[in-house]
Amino acid sequence: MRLAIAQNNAQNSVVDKVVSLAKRKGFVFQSSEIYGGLNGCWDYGPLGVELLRNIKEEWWKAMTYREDVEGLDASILMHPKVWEASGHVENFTDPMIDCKSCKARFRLDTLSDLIADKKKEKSVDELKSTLEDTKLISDLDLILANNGSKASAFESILENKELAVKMLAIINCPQCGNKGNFTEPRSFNLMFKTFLGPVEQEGNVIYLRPETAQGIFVNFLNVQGASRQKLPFGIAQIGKAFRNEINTKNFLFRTREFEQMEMQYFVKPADDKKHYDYWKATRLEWYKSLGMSPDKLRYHDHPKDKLAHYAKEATDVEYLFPFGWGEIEGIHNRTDFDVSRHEQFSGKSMKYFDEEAKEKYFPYIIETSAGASRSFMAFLVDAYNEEEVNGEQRIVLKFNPKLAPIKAAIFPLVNKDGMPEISRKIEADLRPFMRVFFDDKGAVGRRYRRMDEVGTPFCITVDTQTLSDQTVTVRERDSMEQVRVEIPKLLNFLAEKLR
RNA sequence: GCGAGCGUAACUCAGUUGGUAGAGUGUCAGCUUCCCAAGCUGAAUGUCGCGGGUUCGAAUCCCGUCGCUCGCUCCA
Repeated sequence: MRLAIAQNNAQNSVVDKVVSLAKRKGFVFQSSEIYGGLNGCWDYGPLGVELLRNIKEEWWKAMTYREDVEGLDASILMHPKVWEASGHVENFTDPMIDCKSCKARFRLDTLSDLIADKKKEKSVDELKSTLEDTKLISDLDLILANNGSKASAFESILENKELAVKMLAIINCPQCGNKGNFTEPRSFNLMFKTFLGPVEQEGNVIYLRPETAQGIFVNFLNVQGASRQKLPFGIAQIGKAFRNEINTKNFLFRTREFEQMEMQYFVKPADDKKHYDYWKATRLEWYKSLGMSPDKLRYHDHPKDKLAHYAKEATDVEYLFPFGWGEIEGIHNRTDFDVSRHEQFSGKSMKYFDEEAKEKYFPYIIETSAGASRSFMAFLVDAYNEEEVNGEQRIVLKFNPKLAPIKAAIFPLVNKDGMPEISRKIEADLRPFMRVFFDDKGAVGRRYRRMDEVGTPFCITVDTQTLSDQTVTVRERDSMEQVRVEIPKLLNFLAEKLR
């Protein structure tokens, strides 16, 4: 037990260290920090935004540098019917209550089913005797008049918000039996609501998208027609999505605003298994190819009986964070659920016409849905290393060079003999091609360590020898070894390493 | 949402029974430095999360609130 706690603390301290490093060096700041912060919202600083962009860029290239995948950038705001068709409106509007005694959670509309009719009658009588507000009394009378029995009125009472609160104060918890110890009913719809246009009224309600996928589904035939693609083909999109989570957790892992990198692959229904297996393997490989530790990556296949309503088969790519395994990407066989629902709700055909078979049908969809924010955190945590060099601690972020926010730093070994001028010239020559950083402050060893801390893979140093033979040292971050490179060949040398 | 813990400078933290805030690191300026941070000199930076209360006086006590962490719950 004590060991477990100690281990837990040690693991958590890694996250703590990464969080403070992230802030100190400008990767991630807390949103609205000067106002006390905003729950579960984070800002990407100068280095963070580079890392995030590099991750997204690598993903985008992995997807759209293929002949069978097209890109898309759909609007965040969509027609409200989209979310009815997707099932989000239906599945996320239930008021929920918690029993404060036994912590059980109930959907308010199902609470009635859990209580015996006799108890309902008793509760309704008791409710009636406690009411003082004349409006509530008339509400209750109306409900009773419209129902055959007190027991059948019970459900209608729960649908009246004010009566429901009064009722909850006197009924017993179906699980533990304690009386009236419930939280107030709370709606747990995960979608952020807002209004289209200046008038805030019911008919103008729209939602911030809770997933980017629907923008792809509704555009499926637009993209297919415009790009002349045939099945199988995919549509890739990167964008923000919003979920009003009950609670946020673990730094960037569970936030209310996050970025997804989604590719929906449209296939012939009979081929779904083949493509599912292909993308499952391909996506895990992507993380490895960018240097993420293979032993910290795994699949988590969803059990058949726990699949979401739209899915036939599903797996998560999980990363072993310091706080445990966590999903960084989901690969789902969504079947034809989404397109068929959109056909049903829109009244427009969403079927694909297969020229060879001369028939129209709904394609099946294999979804690869990666979290850009979560991947960011995984790449950051995975890169974090503490080493001992000459008896001193060295903190180094071992990013794959493709992901590193700064690709190279340029140092004059000392600030004299023209070394700063040569260094500035090298900096100017490299800057059009990559993000570089010039530093002439303090001992060169200190400058190396500063670059280690932000994961810069190469440090170029101008020294005395440079003055006579036009070569510089290039120091590699992980090995700390140096090679001499002729200044005119620097760009090619680096380009080769960054490829 | 519930429970527990925490919130003092950019970071890590100290602040003794309530008497208007300190250290180390970092940052900045200068010196020194011919290759792996903590040599020298100097400097800047704090609504003590926020609001209210108790008090002559609150970083310190009380209440509320916001935020972070952990556990439970949730995560179609």
